[in-house]
Parts: sequence; C-alpha cells; structure tokens
Amino acid sequence: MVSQAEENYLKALFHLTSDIPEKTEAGTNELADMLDVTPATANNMLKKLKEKGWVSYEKYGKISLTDKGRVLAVEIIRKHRLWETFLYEKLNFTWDEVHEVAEQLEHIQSVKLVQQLEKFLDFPEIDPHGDPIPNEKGEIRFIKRKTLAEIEESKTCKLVAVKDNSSSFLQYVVKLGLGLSSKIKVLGRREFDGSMEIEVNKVRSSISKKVAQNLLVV
Amino acid sequence: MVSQAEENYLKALFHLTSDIPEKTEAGTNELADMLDVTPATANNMLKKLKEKGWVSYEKYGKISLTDKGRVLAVEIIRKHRLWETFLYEKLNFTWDEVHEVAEQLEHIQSVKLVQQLEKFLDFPEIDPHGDPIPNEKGEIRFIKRKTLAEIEESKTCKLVAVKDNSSSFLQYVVKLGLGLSSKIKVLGRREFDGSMEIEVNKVRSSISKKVAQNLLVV
DNA sequence: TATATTTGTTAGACATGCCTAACTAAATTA
DNA sequence: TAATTTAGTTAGGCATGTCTAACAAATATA
Repeated sequence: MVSQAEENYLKALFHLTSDIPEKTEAGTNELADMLDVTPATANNMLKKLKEKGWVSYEKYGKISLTDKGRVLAVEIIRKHRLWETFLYEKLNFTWDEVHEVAEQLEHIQSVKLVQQLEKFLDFPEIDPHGDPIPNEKGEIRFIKRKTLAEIEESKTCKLVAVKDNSSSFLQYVVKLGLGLSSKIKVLGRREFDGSMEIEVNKVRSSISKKVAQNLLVV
Repeated sequence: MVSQAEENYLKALFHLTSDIPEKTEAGTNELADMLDVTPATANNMLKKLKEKGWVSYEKYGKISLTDKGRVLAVEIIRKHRLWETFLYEKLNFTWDEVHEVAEQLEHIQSVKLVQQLEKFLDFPEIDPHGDPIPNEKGEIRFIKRKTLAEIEESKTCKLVAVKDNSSSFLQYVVKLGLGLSSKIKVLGRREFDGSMEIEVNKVRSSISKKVAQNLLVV
C-alpha cells in the first residue's frame, strides 16, 4: 500500500531526478522545498521510503528512486496527466485550472478506472500542458518540443503548450485563433526584431518574438 | 475544512437518519458498524463533529445531523452518485463496480468539477442504483420506486435499479434483455405463484415472483 | 424489581505525517 | 586551511484517526 503522502514524495523525486537527463539525484532540502514541508519532515519520510525499497540513499548522501519506486512514480504521473486531459477536454477546465484538481484525482486507486479513462480519451499522447502521458507499461514517449520562435519559414507545426500560463497571455493566444493542437504555419520572420508572420486556420497574424518564445510546438 | 474521515461519518449519519422517514436518530454502535470502526472510535469522532456543529447529541443520547451537517452530507452523496453515473455511463463500469471507486472520488474537493461533471452527464436524476442525485441546491427529488411485482397488469414501467446486486442475478437480468432504463410491460400475472409475463423490447418472458421483487421500477 | 445484556464512554496506546529547535556534516569562500 | 554558510539529521512534540481494555449507563428479561 502506498499512502497519498508517499505518492507525493515519489512523484516529486521523479521530477527532480528524471525530468532532466543531466540531473539524476536529488537532495533533502530540494525535495522538502518542492513539497512545501520542512527538511526534517522530508528526511523522516525518506527513511520510510528507503525502508520500503522505493528510494536509495545513505545518510548525508544523494537521493534517487529505485526501479520499483520509479514504476510507482510514473504510474502517478500517468494518472495525473490523464485526469488533466479529461478535465481540459471534457469538463471545460482551462489550462491553469486542471493541475490543482488533478493533484487530488491522481491518488484514486483503481486499475480499471485508469484504463477506461485512457480509452475514453482515445489514448492521448500529451496532456494540456504538452507533457507526454506514460502508457500502461510505463513507457514515456519523449517529445522534443520547440518554441515557435525556432521553427523554420514555411514549415507547419502544432501547438502543444504555452510557457506563460497567465490568463492575459492565454486570452491573447485565444484571440490569435490558437488552441491546443492548432496547426500553425510560419510564413515569414523579420530578422531585425524576431517577429513572425503566422497563419492559423487561414488567418494571418503577426506576433512578437517574445510571444513566439512562449508557444511550445511539435 | 472537512477531512475525508469526517465526510464518511457525515454520510453514514445521513443514511442512518434520513433514508427512512421513520428513523431520524442513530446510535454509536450502529454508526461504528456502518463505518467498520469500533464504537470507541465513533464516539471519539462524534465529539469532534459535535464540536464543529455538524452533529447534535448528548452523552448516552441519540445522534442526529444538524442542518449544517446535513448540507455537507448531501453534497457528498451528490458527488458519490454523480461519479457512479459517470463510471457507469462513460467508463463501462458495471453496477457492482461503481460503488468502491465512487467512495474515493466523492472526496475530491472542487466546486467546478462537480458542476461540470453534472453538466457533462446532462443533469442525471438517478444514479446506476436508481437512487436520486441531489441537485446543486441540495434538493433531493424523492422517487417512489416500486418493485416490478407491484405493477398492475398492462402497465409499462422503467427499470431503475435492482435489489440483488449479485453477479449471477445481474447476468440473469441481462439475459432477459433488461438494462437500466429498460421499458418493461406487464402482460399478465399468475396468481397461484405470483409469476409474471413481461415484455421487453418486443420480447416476452416469464419471471418468478422473487425475480419481480428484486427489480425496482418507476 | 433484580439481574443480565446491550449500548455507550473513557483512558491509554499507537501509526502517520507534520512541526520546531538543536545539532552535525559537507561545501564554499575568504 | 580555517571560518562561515548551507545542507542534512535527530530529538521531541502535536493532531488525526484508529485500536483495546475497562467501565458505566440504559435496556431487556427472568
């Protein structure tokens, strides 16, 4: 049995040690910070997680997930991202509202629920933030996302996420006719300021370099 | 803030004191029984719930919900039944599988989630067990359900629930061509054994009195 | 009504998960 | 390298929600 608190620690450790390939170990303070607890509390939990075989660390040493621990963490992330997708696609939640509720839903225990939810959503590959959703085997199809600013002229790409989640930016994005999965064609670029001409649904717009740098595409 | 444990007590008290009009008070042992805890534990929690103003009781006296407590309980039941409906209608769960998962989902805190879920399900009035779903104001549209055995000859009714949730009974029900919301026409009744002739989707069947008494209809 | 049974309460213990305060080890920098 | 800063640990405490064992009150029954 994995408690909700334990699940949160495993998930945080996964993000600290597997999101960036160069960084495969974490520290107590860092972990405590991410979970909004004191280092003492994190240290305490770490002992339990080690005891259960989900985390490997030695006193004053670096922390990492064991294979078992990683499997659990990925399963939680899978659930989190499937729920986010559900909230966004079916229940009219916005990009910035999904996370908080998914934090709760990710702890629901039911294998069938996750399988059926995934099927109901038609096996989505990315969540509303553009992050990959692990499949049932725990495999994560890593997606090399770029910012729109990096896309070459005359190429077409798909919007998968935004970096800036402020509602003012989101409103602007919507005004451009953009939404998740929108196809964007890069018509041209002005070198002196980096601004771009784009086409979305046959509508042409001009956007600043800054805006382009906040749009993540595949 | 209401903890999950507290929510479970409120819900149990609602069922003990409001499901049957004649019974408006509960006892410690009864409550403990329903929640699968010891009477000592229930007694302990009761003090906290009284403290918070959700339950009224005096030492060695009977227990009942206050108006505040009832509002909370109804909201939990509303969530439970909406989730059951979601699992049944959208995620291919069977009648007997929905309850366990809904027990977890009912504790998710998000007003928007409940509102949107209700809308997504098109404002259902009854859950897969035929129980009424309270609306957002907490109003419960009580439905006077009857067993099929009570329906007069030549009348047509709608199946809303089964009393016996065993999978063997459910399988038999399915074999009769019945599902939730199926229309059943009572063709006739044999008085000597109470068995009935019914018609479902133009198919006639004969069922025993016992079976008819386990089918709840509106 | 006196006794037995059922129902409800109290006291004390324990696990989980959090905290603060005091301390120790490791890393940085002067 | 010695001093300072940062990172990590330990000890002890607390709230929540559970338990068992012992007891008290209310109810049922002989």
